[in-house]
Amino acid sequence: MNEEIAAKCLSELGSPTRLSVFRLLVKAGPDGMVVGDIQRRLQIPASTLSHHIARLSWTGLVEQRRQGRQLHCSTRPGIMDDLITFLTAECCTGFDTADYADTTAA
Amino acid sequence: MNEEIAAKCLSELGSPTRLSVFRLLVKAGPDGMVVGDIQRRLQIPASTLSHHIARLSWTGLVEQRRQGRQLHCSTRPGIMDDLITFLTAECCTGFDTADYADTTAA
DNA sequence: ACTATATTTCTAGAAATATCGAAATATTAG
DNA sequence: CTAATATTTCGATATTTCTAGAAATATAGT
Repeated sequence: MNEEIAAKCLSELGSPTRLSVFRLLVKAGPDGMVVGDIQRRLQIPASTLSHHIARLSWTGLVEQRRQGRQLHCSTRPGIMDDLITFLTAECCTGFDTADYADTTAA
Repeated sequence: MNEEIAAKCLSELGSPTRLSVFRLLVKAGPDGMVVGDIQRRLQIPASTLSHHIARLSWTGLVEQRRQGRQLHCSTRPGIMDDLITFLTAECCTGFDTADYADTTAA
């Protein structure tokens, strides 16, 4: 994980639709969900959903594996942990809130 | 922090330029940095940089306070912790990598 | 081969975003 | 008030992204 990849992941997860899909897959666990089930659950037109899942796939956030006519989608293991580790290490101050100037004061 | 706000934050941090700015401000700590210094450091045209800082401001990721002719920018305390807490709670499986089907096998 | 189901690819219009120069605004100094 | 500095706003263009219908592809069953 580096800044470039992190930005890519953040950008992909930054779409409300894709974040919903991703969260759904997280909840579904290792077995994941079939595209059709995601579609029925989120009520998104198939072509639109396919577009978003494809993007999540390119970025490596989601994996797909075919089982007969269906495509099972699941979150790629470890990717979120890597991202969070990066964010914690590189994008958190370590400073306490109290260290900051209080811009809300009159 | 909820899904909507999280998506907003992720989307904003998903721009390579804005992520660089944010990381620079994180490193700068509570005192933050002046816009001009960020500009000289990242070599971005002033108007472009201003646009990105404005977006980070709207989203609440960055705060600005004027001191004379200069505008000090700093990361908004706590926001990143909130985001990471959300991601950890809502977007991490808790499953171990080994629980997933190995799609890399032959 | 034919049919049904599952999903993707193609296509295109609309909306959002990025980029950056030029002009405008805010602030300080003299 | 004028000049200089710091930053934003405006305006215009280029690019990306979103959305979803229509057509294409893949698979399974008969």
